[in-house]
Amino acid sequence: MRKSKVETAETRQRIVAMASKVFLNKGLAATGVSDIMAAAGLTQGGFYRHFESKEALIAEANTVAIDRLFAMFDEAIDGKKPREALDLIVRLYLSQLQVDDADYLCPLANLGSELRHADEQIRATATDGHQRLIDLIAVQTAKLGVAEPRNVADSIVSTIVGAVTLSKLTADEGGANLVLANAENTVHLLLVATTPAKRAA
Amino acid sequence: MRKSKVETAETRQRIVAMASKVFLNKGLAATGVSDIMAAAGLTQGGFYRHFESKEALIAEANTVAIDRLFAMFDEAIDGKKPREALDLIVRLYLSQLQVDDADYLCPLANLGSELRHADEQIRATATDGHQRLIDLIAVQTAKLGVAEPRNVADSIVSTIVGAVTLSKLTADEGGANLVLANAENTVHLLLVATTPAKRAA
DNA sequence: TGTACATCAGTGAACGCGCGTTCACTGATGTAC
DNA sequence: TGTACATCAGTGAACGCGCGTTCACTGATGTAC
Repeated sequence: MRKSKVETAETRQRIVAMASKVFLNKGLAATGVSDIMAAAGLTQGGFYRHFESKEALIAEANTVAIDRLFAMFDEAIDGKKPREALDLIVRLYLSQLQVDDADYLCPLANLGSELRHADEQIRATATDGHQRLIDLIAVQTAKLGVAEPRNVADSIVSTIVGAVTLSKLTADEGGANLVLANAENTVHLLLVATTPAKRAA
Repeated sequence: MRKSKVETAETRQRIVAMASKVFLNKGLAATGVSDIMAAAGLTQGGFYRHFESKEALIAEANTVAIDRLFAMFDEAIDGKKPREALDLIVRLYLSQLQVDDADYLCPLANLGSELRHADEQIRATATDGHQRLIDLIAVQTAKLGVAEPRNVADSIVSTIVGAVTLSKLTADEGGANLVLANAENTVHLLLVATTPAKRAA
């Protein structure tokens, strides 16, 4: 039953892709190795041909999920002016409230407290994602001429991650739109309050 | 070895008190029934004389943790003017970043993603805590004459819960003060932006 | 290019450990008379 | 008030289940000659 190198690489990629979806939806502890292998159309025994441990897969799945998220952001804001780019980032990030499909779920908001107690390697992927999110936003706030662009970016990140975390927890269908609107408004107010006199581009 | 009714009630209370600390620090899945019983000076076998299941204890421990948090808030803001009360709430909430002792840890920020996948009863304690936090803050924003006081309160909650969640995740000692300062500043800006012309009391 | 052997992806069963839960037992408390 | 019995908090061992990991095996791929 040995597979070709190409097939093996594809299988590995498929496992990581499935894992990054299932973990984000069901949580780390609640998702078993056999769940992921089954989702990838394999049996659990083969898992260890590809990964050293479940933890190693979690780290990789997180990295993939974060990369996917930023690829989407980069594509969406390409060529946009800073103010519009910021609106897009915030709206896209908050849109994971309403989506069942796990394509663009953020590990920070969906696995926050589980990542906190995970091992060093996994935690590193999370803090890396956090920094990248701040960086992404700080680039835009800096372009806007905001005073302390990085601090404002940090605040925006706290707000949107908190909004998604809380909204997923409540599972209140109707409230999602309100949370989204409130967070958008908060970011708007923050930018207006910190942008110098000339209007934002 | 039967104990008196008073002793039994005290024991039960002690177990819940220990549980609400250990769960908040170590996480729900990582904390075993035997851990909690040991922390209370008992053996695991006696657990089921007091609680129907681990899940039932988690729900109770959450309730206790939330009540404790609000008792602290209520005492701190007693007699204060709205603006000062808001500053106190935000500062006290964010102070759990720096504290090891679990006396005032908030389940929303410390167990967020774990609560999300818990059973109905446990989730209910979390959404209840979320609402109470919004209410607490909305009372003050309303007194300030803020437009849409509840929406502003909702945004403030998202910001401070997100800030604590992310900061615990990063475990970056030095960053805690910065996160705290940023979140405080955000709340300040939000209030200034939404408070009518006359200066806040 | 063809052949013989080594490699190894994937299978399915089994292992081992931890953890939630149960259970027989003890002996002090509570209660009925 | 005292006595006899029922109750039940707490113990410590055992159960049972799930899950991460290992293992013997298969057969197709890769490689050495």
